[in-house]
Amino acid sequence: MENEIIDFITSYIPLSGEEVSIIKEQNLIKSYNKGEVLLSEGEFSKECYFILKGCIRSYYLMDGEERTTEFYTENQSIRPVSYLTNQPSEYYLSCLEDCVVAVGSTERNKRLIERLPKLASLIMQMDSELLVQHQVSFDQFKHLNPEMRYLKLLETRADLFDRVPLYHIATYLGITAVSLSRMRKRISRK
Amino acid sequence: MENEIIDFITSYIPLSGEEVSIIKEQNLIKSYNKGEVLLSEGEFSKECYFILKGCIRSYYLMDGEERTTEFYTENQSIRPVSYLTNQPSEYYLSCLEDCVVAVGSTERNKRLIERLPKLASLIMQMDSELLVQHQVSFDQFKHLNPEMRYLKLLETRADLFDRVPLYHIATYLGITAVSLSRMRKRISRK
DNA sequence: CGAATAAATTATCTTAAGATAAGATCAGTA
DNA sequence: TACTGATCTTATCTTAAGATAATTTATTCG
Repeated sequence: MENEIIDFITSYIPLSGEEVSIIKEQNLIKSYNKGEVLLSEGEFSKECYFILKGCIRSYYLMDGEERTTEFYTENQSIRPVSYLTNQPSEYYLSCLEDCVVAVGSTERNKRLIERLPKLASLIMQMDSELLVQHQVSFDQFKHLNPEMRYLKLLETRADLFDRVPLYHIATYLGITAVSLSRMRKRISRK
Repeated sequence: MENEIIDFITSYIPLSGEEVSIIKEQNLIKSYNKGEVLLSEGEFSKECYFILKGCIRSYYLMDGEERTTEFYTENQSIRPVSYLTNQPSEYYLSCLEDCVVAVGSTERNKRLIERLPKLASLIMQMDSELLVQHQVSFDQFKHLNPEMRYLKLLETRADLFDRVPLYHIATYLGITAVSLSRMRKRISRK
């Protein structure tokens, strides 16, 4: 499993054999069960994640209703806002499936970067990429109606529809589960 | 005008007198007239901006309609996606008012960072902050209906309503100008 | 000032989403 | 297998947004 992380890192920056072993000896891989909550509202997140296997969902609790903001799957990284800001988290992270995850803690990452300064540039690149992705998906979301958002999601992340309940996808699209069901019927009639 | 930039930078990282003068001698301040377009769809952006005075709007052109994605005002920085990715821009940047702007070019920034390496950490911090801001505002947008978005914008950026036409604010909120007008009437009746 | 243009509102009609409640279907398991 | 809870669908009603066109109000500029 460590190999996936190494592959991911070397897709950004080259690593020597020694550097690879420094990273491998960190032992940062954890498993979580379906349903486990990695972060709750109000908590301070001290960890970031890289998903090797499984699916993690982020969501807010609004008037008792869960509002999904993201589905993270294989090879995606999660950098909780709370982790970046040292403020209490506004949202939850929980596992929709059994997961295998590479976990970085604030302190361990700091120590690791001291030993391998080039990792800092990896983080910069990842942040910059995340920034771009967010901006693009926000802009898209804002200017597509729910039906177009649904069709786009079908195109870009078809896998989600096989592994995630529709009512979570509905709130992710910004609509209710009832409305999504109705929309799917409408689309299928065409 | 240079002082605003120095103030902004020193709010992140301390600068010696010498460092301040290095930055000041860069002569990176430009003025633009209302209506000037700083970036067009299809162009490669080689510049990022820090607004000292005025208001710049970013927007997509969809089926001939402008869809505003952001209003940038005093003390905000603009890092175009195209600038970050070296891909052609998907959107436009244009001045809604006469503007005074600190402009950073790819090459000049590189040279500047070579002379003042600590600026790299400033950029990292700014990217990280931007990332957080985007994520928060995306999450909010997704789970508020148009009326709540409007009320929230009134709270958080009341100044925009004095300097920006409502029909731009409408597309920024993800609705039509007609719909915004109707909504305002509805709200005022309450 | 007054004409031209830009910006905002109003009206009408259509369409789709929200809320709520009630069923139907599926999946895990005692 | 039959029960249970989870998931998805259907129906009804209400509300608000989209499209379009017409009109009013503001702003700009010769």
